Amino acid sequence: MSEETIILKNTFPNFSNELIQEIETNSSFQYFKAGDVIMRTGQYIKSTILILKGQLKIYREGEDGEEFLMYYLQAGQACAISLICSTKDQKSQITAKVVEDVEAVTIPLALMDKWMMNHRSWYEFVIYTYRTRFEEVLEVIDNIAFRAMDERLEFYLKRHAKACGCKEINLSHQEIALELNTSREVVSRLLKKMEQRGLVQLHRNQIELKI
Amino acid sequence: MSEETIILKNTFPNFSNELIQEIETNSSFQYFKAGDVIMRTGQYIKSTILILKGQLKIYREGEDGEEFLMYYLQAGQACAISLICSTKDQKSQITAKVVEDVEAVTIPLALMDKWMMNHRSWYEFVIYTYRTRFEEVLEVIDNIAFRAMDERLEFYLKRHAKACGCKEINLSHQEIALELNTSREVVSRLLKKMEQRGLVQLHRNQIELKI
DNA sequence: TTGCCCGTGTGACAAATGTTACTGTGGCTA
DNA sequence: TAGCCACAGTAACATTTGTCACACGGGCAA
Repeated sequence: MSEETIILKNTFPNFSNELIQEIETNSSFQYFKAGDVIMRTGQYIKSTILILKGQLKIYREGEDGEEFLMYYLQAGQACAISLICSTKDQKSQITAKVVEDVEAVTIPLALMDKWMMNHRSWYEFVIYTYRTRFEEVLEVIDNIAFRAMDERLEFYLKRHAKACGCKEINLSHQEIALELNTSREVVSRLLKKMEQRGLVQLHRNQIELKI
Repeated sequence: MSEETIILKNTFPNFSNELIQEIETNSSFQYFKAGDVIMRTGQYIKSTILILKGQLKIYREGEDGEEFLMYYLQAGQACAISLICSTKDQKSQITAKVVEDVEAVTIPLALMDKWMMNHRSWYEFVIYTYRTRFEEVLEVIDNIAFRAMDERLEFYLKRHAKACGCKEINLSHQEIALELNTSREVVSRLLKKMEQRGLVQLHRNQIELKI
């Protein structure tokens, strides 16, 4: 068994052996560096990506370059949007940017329809992915629709901590502001209030989550 | 050919004859009255619904009973959420309320997995539904994330007009406020401004869209 | 008709958020 | 070391949105 097979099997444990085989023969391993933009709003989707390592940020672009965070993608996950785009040319509705260096498998669109029919484990993966992403997006809607900026910031920090698996968040106030579509000053103000309430501890270029 | 078969065929022209047959033998026709809540947040999904006639409103409930509109469903459409919920018990993330009296076909969940595999036209319908709903939700996110209330109101009115196919919108300011998660006074204020700009004409219980 | 409820309009004010401007501080590099 | 730059803190103010209070008028029912 090749090393790549082992990585694939470990990262996607629910895939059947036949599916793993198919992936190996039909797709290519690719590497992306932090900061790379893998998919851009308006681009045609030509393939889908299975992530083996690293982290991607999926966001919605505003007209003036705002970056509204939707969710993060990590090892064992795939971009929901690109999984379902039928055969005809479909434009991407979102932008995907690499947060941590990414190792991934790229699968041509043409195969996906076939796999949906022939591989039960692929079908289940696609359905599961779509459902969970939809739910995540609904939660995002809740936040912007029903909550004020202080709560949204708290939610954002917790989500970020969860995604990276640690309590130290290495982001500048400016970067956070961009993703919440507000301004740096507002973020600073709210973070300061959170610090007074003991929820976080602020350092230069780092926010330590205390909850 | 029964009358029901004809309605089904007309409303879902892409369904194959075999699929129509299966739907007829396995599902039940149901009727809902305006105001009925068909599916509620937190309820377990036991079946999916194909709409033959009428209109449904899909919205997200806030903690204090706010109703944040996501999209409308009409004849020929189905609730995306309920289409993909695998076999295990899945709770609904949204609430569906009848706007105009609805005639629908109810399909047990158990069949849907089977149909996905056996009926190409069902598979395509599900994929299409999911994709378009996802896109619609993304557009909603754009609106609340990037736009101020005046633009959101304008967007809302246009969407509503499009959904009902006419330029007269029979909603009270209060109802609109609920769906945009703001207050009646704000809606009144903004509508008045829109009237001054000539975009609408205001009547009692009716807003006439001039664009 | 009278009284009442609902929908609407509007002014005044409160609160949240966005904007501008300026300050300070740590770290890097010429 | 001096100068520069990115990041952070904060005051003051503008704007948007939410809230409260009250007035007006149409239509319906007693």
